[in-house]
Amino acid sequence: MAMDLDKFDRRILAVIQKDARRPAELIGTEIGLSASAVQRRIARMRDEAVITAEVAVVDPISVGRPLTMIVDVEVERERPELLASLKQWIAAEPVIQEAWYVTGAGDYVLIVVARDVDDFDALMQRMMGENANVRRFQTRVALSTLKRGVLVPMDQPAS
Amino acid sequence: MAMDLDKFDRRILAVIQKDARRPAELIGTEIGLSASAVQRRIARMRDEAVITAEVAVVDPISVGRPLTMIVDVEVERERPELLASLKQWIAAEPVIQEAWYVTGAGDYVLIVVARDVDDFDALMQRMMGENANVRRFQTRVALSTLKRGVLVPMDQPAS
DNA sequence: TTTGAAAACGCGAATTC
DNA sequence: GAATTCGCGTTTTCAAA
Repeated sequence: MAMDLDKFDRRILAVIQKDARRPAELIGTEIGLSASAVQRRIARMRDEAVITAEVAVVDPISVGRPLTMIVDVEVERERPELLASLKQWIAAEPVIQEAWYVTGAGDYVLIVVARDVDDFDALMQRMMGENANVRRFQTRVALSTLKRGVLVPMDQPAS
Repeated sequence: MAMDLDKFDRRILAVIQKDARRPAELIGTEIGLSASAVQRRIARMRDEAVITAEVAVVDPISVGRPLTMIVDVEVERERPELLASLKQWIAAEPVIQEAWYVTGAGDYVLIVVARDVDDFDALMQRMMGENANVRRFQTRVALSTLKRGVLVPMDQPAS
């Protein structure tokens, strides 16, 4: 749910969602607050789940996953019980980085990071084999990644 | 480029890409290494840019951006100089979280987080207005987000 | 209620072995 | 790779606005 965050909160978020290790004192001088005030606000936003997590961003290429695929999956909407198990299958599959259920003809959009084409094909085979309601899928290969991340813009009205 | 990371490196990455604040000593006991060994490995992987960043993950809904859109953008490939400026436009637009150039008929895939439909429409208007090579786009609205993140699977062969 | 200052604490970085 | 020392960021406390 939408939280009411003031100008300071938003400026703190704008900073730490790019660099979570930035010392609170630095942030404080940047935005005109003391270090302790900054930390208290961060702690509060963690409690409120405005800050969901603090994570290390790993370069997929460095760990041998140079391929990113965007997969449009079309499912039969007739059998809702199969939809639930497909959701679980997606959730359990670590190679699938992101997944949305979108408007359209029963479509999922998946972001998949793969070692190579064979690796990817094997995943899709498994998906088809283990989920009877998947009618078809269409794959696009990311030729270049312009942007990747979870940055949320912070240009909200101040309060 | 692909780095050679051993079993320990990969297990460390698997942990900290879910929780970057986990103390090195905890990680050490989990994987059978001393705290300092864990810290040195993390420092090394930061240097090597295996770890790209450490960031706070912010809940889009909490900050008033409840809508996620997946946008397929079709561009004319005839004028490469316009492609470069479109790239810059995408990079500069904070509302666009992710962007890939993909196989197909000159297509970009964008992940956009918006305040509301009007907000989104205004962005697309701007995109069309400021980029002459954008031929058309197609939008799908994320009805539900099953998965969101930058987790890279770590099930690589040990060394 | 929230701030800023100062204290104690604990984690992580550097050094040494 | 492990152990110790050291520095710094965080946490806590407290007084003031």
